[in-house]
Amino acid sequence: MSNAEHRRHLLTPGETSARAGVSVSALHFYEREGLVTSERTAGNQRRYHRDVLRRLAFVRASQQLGISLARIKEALATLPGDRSPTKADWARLSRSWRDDLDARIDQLTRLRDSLDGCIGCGCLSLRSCALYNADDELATDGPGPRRLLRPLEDVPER
Amino acid sequence: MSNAEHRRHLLTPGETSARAGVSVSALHFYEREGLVTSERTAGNQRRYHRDVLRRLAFVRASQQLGISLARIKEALATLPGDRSPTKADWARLSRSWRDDLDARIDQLTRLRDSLDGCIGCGCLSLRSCALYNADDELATDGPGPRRLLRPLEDVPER
DNA sequence: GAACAACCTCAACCTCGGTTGAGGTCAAGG
DNA sequence: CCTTGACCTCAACCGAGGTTGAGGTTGTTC
Repeated sequence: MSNAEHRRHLLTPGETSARAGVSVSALHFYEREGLVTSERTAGNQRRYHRDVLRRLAFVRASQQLGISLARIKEALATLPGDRSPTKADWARLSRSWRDDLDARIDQLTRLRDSLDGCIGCGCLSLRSCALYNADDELATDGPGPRRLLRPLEDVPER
Repeated sequence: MSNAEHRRHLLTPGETSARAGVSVSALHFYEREGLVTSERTAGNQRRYHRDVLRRLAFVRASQQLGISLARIKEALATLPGDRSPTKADWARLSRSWRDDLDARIDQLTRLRDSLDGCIGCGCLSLRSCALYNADDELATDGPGPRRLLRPLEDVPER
């Protein structure tokens, strides 16, 4: 019982990795972090339910969107524990990222517009520069600035 | 010679920190990383030229845009070494981030649109899902959809 | 029944953008 | 002169999202 024809309902780590496009070390990591679970063989090797492929797909897709694993984990935790999630379940989760994405696009767009304003003047350090003073609720996750800047007191003149 | 009235042309670390809105430890860090320079007093204490305030402002503003320190450093390296940068110099640097920003907005927008497409079907793991297949390089079998988007700045693949 | 790939655990390491702390020195006001 | 706060260096640490490697086991194939 070893080739694709006889495949059981459980997947080995190698198969899971190949099919989900996630490294085996990442599978271990995700399991430690509680994003996926596995069963074990008598010999202590992992075996994954097919459902993990969907979960991993969701993780990957969410990461593309710049969502942190912590938030992805929270989202996954809202899936039913007593049955396999349906399409509707996954659609609900996906929908929940929408606001996130809108906010980030909006933020980036505003930043770009600020930059356009700044290019003309070469300011970047003046108190009146919107870009320089941008500290308004920047998103905290996703690619981009990690930490917000404090408002400034004093700013170089000249 | 110690109060603001008599301030010389060089700034102490504390002054620089307060005026630029950057912690002293960050100043040290930036110096180690080659983003700013300083002179030293006879007693080995740092003294900063006023120009560093502009540089620090540029660093801060660029970080707001989500640019890495490595790239900021490259940009700063294009400033003239023989004179203080002019407004035009700073405007040139700012302008150089524009493409970056456009690309990121564009990418995020495409992701959002993919997500919208996915919400209807709840797929996320189907081979035909654009979002899922974004950055797909395993694409083992079948004519996989071309990658929709690249990971942000060279994200190392597993 | 042996070979060998795939698997296991655990710990250490990586990048990025810094912060924190220990232990010691400098500079300015009184 | 003496105190005090600002400063110095160096090393360790943070957290996110994993990877790498050592040393040992399992499971499938010939």
